[in-house]
Amino acid sequence: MPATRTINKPPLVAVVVVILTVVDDDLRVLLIKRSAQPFRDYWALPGGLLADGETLDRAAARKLLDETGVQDVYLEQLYTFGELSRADGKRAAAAAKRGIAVAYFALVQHRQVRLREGGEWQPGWHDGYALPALAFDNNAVVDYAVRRLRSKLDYTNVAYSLLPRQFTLSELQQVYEAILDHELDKRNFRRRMLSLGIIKAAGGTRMEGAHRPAQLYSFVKREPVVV
Amino acid sequence: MPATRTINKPPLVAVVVVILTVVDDDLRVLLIKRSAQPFRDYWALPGGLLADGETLDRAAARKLLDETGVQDVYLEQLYTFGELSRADGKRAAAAAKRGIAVAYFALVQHRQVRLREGGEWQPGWHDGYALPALAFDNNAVVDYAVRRLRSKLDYTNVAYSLLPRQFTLSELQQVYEAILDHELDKRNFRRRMLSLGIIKAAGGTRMEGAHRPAQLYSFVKREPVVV
DNA sequence: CCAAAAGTGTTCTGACTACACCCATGC
DNA sequence: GCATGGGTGTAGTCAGAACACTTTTGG
Repeated sequence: MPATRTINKPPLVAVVVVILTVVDDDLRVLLIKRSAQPFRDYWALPGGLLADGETLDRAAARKLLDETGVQDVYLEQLYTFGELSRADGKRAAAAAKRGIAVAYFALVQHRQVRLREGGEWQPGWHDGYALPALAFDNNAVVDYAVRRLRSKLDYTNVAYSLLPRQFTLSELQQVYEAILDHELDKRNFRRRMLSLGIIKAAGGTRMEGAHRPAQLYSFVKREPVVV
Repeated sequence: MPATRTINKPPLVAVVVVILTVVDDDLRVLLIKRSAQPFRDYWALPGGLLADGETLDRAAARKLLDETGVQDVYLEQLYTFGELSRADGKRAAAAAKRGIAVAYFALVQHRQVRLREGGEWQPGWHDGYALPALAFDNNAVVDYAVRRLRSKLDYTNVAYSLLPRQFTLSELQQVYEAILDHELDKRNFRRRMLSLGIIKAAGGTRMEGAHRPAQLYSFVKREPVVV
């Protein structure tokens, strides 16, 4: 008797994607400006309804591709939020559509992204540590994504998706510092990255402006590692 | 332009709950026998559709209560699975209903549970390490739950939900050993539990059969700790 | 007096932290 | 020759792992 309850309207199912990148020393989030109610004119995470016959993962990948032109990057399901409508008391009533939102997070190289152009409101990168009030409960979703990213940084290779195939240790360290939002010791950082087997020295070196040549490294694996 | 796609049938949304307990030295999972297609006569996780206006968390708590009579225990969202139909090639076609399943896991004290009675097929506890082939992708869901539980055991108080308010260290250790599926050193275990501040000595002692009196302990907090 | 579980300390190792100087290069 | 970033080693601390014997009690 697996409880066949009175049948009722299925809720809408949306995916939303927290698309993160690191530019210079900053963690950034991709947001779009809403043109429809509810939360019209609020910044929001990119997202949309599941298309027919589409899996959740594919829907998330599609949204990511739509917004950035990027695919084959780190993309992980985060959490499923129960109601699209929450936060922002005034608008909550208008927003009382029934639905659930499956949140994902993605990590992209800033330089590979081509944002959609034209249209009244451009999507844009926002400082992950100084977001405005977003639509729905999107602030909570971003917080959640950042927390998850931080904890995975420690023991996985997630960062592969934020850097080109070869990179210097300083570049990698900058990425870590931007995400963790604090400084790291150069020597300890190198030791750890190498001894955990996350990265390895790649062939060459590269000149970094007016300095001496820097050893290049690469990730041992450039796919999501299951944890 | 948040992509208003061609509108399509919303998928069904179900919650499923991995209800875990520890009996003696064994980790057990609560399963029910399906009486309907697809996967008729297969064992499956308890679950059902979201009722009108219900949040996901409430739906999960309701399923838990229906099956066990238990509430106010550890209950956490696990993962959202994209398709109800998967695994079991032969039946997959018949099972091609479109839907997503939001999985939760719950930890209950075996002694507090009152299983539903009557009805053709009783729900029952199954050895978590020797499950039959379950309906849908439920085997994967259980695996996922056990992995998550194991990792949380290390640094949270999740186990509070598996023991009465007061317990001996041996009892706690048995619970840990059942879940982790390996033995632990008594001295190291005590030291860690106490130094992490997960448990504290409670007032009294208790006689454990034909032995000397054992110190009683309690959890410092008996609510889910956010991580 | 024996069986059963409770209780207790020390040593070793590996990981993480903190910390300061020299080197190669471009300008 | 100097500014810039690249590269390197050591000492201290802490947490986890391994490990064996004594005590209390009931039967």
